[in-house]
Amino acid sequence: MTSAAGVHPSPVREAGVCSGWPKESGFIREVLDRIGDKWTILIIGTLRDGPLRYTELHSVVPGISQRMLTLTLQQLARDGLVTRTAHPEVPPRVEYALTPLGRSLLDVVMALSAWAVTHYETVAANRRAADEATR
Amino acid sequence: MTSAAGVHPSPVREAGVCSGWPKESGFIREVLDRIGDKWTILIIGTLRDGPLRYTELHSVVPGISQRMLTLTLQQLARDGLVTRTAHPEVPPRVEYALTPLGRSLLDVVMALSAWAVTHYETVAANRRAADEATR
DNA sequence: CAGCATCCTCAACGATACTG
DNA sequence: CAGTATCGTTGAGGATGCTG
Repeated sequence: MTSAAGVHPSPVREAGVCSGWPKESGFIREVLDRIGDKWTILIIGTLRDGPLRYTELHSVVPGISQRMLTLTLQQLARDGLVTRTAHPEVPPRVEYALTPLGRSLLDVVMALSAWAVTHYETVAANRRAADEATR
Repeated sequence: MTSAAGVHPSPVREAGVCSGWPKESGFIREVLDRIGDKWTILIIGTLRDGPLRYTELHSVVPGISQRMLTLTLQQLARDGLVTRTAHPEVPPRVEYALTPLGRSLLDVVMALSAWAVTHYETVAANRRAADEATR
């Protein structure tokens, strides 16, 4: 045989419809690039109970550097997910709060969080078993 | 004055309870490290309609390299989110499918996807406005 | 207090070539 | 077909020091 030696037909629907992500995939990648970083969702989650000041965020979010806190907050403000309110006082006081848009994302984050809490142990066990089998 | 010059009390609840993420944050970071990468959720989403072969995934997921496809699938299999089934034929045929656990994560991913589709335009507009104001 | 500027590291990812 | 092996790059993120 020359071409098409032993190509299995594959049980999956052929019509090229597999890309059920026509252009959505672009959006999801875009959103995930924002919230998939190391700190974004942690900050969003931390702001759920109300506005917080820069230093409060810094001390509540475990292990974040000033640089990353600043950068992440700027991104979030840029995208309209949080507001930055600087009070003209001395010493300066700046508060960050979720916008309604940010709050809507919080809902999704909470769902993710719930999944994490629910299935963490299972995933860890799966991994242990897999690593055990490989050893 | 020497110390505690002008410390505002802050309107937020003091009791250190702000960390409403006691240990959950660890789980979330863990999960996000897995699904927050460039390809994981795309692959999970692509598998939602049923099992797919390596090459099918490679051609359907836009722009993924062989290396990344292999690595991501291995991670997912390790964590029990997908199964890898090698059929002893020639030429070889390997199919990947979501496990029930993977499917439960898919639900969360779909919620994220929905948020992305719904709010993408708003976010983009916010960003344009912010960039405009900075210029 | 709330940042900005700078330097540096490491690992995620892409490209390419080879194999059972 | 379904990978593995190796190399090179890029940028996210940490550490530190300085400022309004």
